[in-house]
Amino acid sequence: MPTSDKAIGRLSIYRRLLNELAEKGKENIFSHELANLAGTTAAQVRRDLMIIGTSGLPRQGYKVKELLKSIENFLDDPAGQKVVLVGLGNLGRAILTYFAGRRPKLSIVAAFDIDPSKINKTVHGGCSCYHINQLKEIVKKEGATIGIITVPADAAQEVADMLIDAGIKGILNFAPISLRVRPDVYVEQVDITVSLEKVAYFARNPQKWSKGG
Amino acid sequence: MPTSDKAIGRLSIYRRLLNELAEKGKENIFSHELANLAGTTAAQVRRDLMIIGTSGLPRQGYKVKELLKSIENFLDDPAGQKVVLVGLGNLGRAILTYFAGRRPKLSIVAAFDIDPSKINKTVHGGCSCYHINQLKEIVKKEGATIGIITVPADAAQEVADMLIDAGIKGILNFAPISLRVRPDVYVEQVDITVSLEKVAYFARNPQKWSKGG
DNA sequence: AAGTGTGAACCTCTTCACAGCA
DNA sequence: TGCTGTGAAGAGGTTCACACTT
Repeated sequence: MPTSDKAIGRLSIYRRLLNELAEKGKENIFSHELANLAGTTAAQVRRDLMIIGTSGLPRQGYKVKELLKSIENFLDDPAGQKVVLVGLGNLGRAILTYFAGRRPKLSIVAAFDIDPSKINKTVHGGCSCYHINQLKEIVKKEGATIGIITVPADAAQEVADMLIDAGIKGILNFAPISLRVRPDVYVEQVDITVSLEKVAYFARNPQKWSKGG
Repeated sequence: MPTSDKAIGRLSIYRRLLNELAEKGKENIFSHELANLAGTTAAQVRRDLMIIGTSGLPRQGYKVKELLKSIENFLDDPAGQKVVLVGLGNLGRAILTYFAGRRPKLSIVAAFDIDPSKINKTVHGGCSCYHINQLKEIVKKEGATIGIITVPADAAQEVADMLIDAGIKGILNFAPISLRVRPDVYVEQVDITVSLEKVAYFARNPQKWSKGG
C-alpha cells in the first residue's frame, strides 16, 4: 500500500501544529479546526489520519497529545535518523542554523565542503565540518541515512553519487538540477528558482490557478 | 482555462535546460531528450508544450532557440516583475545572493528587516535594505508585485498582511506557517522542515512511495 | 445534535496509443 | 520511418455524503 508524498507532508504540518497546541494546553481538537490551521479541509484531515490509524470520537474530536504521539510514531524512526549536509554556502549555513537541536530524532551530524577555510571548525549548532573527501568515512561512521545537497548545480550530481555510494537512502536537493539516482533512493527536490517563477506567473495571471478552489 | 501549478513548474525547468543547451550550441531537441534531462516523460513534455502553443516537427523535434523564446514569452512579463524580500537572516541573504543579477525579468529590488544594523546598506547584488516600516512606501514606489518571506514563523502573517496591503500579488513563503491571504493572492509555500521529514520518512520506508513509478 | 470514519463520486494530472506529417 | 499532437484511458488524490457513534 503506497503512501502518498503529499499526505506525509500534511502529517508533518499537523505534527507541528499539534505541538504548538499541546504547549498551549489544548486537549481536544476537531478535524475542522486542524484543517483550518493547516490550510486544508476537514475531510482531508480525517483521510490523512486514517493513514496512521488513530481514531477520534464524535463530539469530542481527537485528543491532542494522543494524536501527536501517533503522528510522531508514524513519521519518526524511534532510533533517530542522522543527516549530513554538503555545501556550506549561505543556504547550507541557514539550514544548519535552523535545524540545530530542533529535532532530536532527525539531527544534522556533519557538514562537508571543499573549501579548506570552512573545515575542521564546529559550525552552527555543534555539528562538525569536514572536507568532502572524508564524506564516505564520516557517513558510515555516523550511520547517516539522509543527505542535504546545497552545492552549486554543476557539483550536485557528483555529490549525490558520493552520498549514495556512502549509503545514503534519501536526499533533499536544493541544487537546480534533476538528480539521477538509483530507484531505491528517494529524492526531494526544492527548487527556489522554479518556486519563484511559479509565483511570478500566477501573480501576473490571477485567474488561472486552481490550487485552492 | 486554468493552467496547472505543476505544468508551470516544469516549463520553468525546461527553460533552464534549454538555456544551457542553447549556450552549448544545440539547435534541435526531441521531446524524449528534454524529458530525460528534466526527469519526466516524453508525453508529459509534449503535453506541457501544448500549453504554450508551440510546435515541433516530426523527425526534427523542436528548435531549441524558438522553443526557449516561446517559454520565455509565456512565463515572463515583458515589462519585468519586481520582487521584494523580507527578512535578512541567513536564508534571506542566501536568496539575495543567489538571484543577484540572474533574471533581468524578475529582479529583487529591495530587502527589509527590523534589525537596524542591517539597514541602509547595499546588500548582495546591489539591492538596498530598508527598515520594514518603509515597506509599503518602497513597494509602491518600485511597483513590486512579488514578495519573498524569510522571517521567523511568528512574524510571517503580519509581514504577509503588510505585503498584500502594499499591493503584492504573489508570495513565496519560507516561514513554516500556512498564511491566510485574500483569494486573489497566490502563495507558494516552501517548507524545508516538511521536505526534510518527507525525505526521512521515505528513506526509512523505501517501498512505500509512488512518485516516479 | 454534532463530529467521526469511509465508500463512492469526482476531478485533476499523467500515460497510452495512434493518426498524421515530414 | 520516427516523431509530433492529441483524444481517450488510467491513476492518484480530494471531496461528498451519509451511516454510525456518543
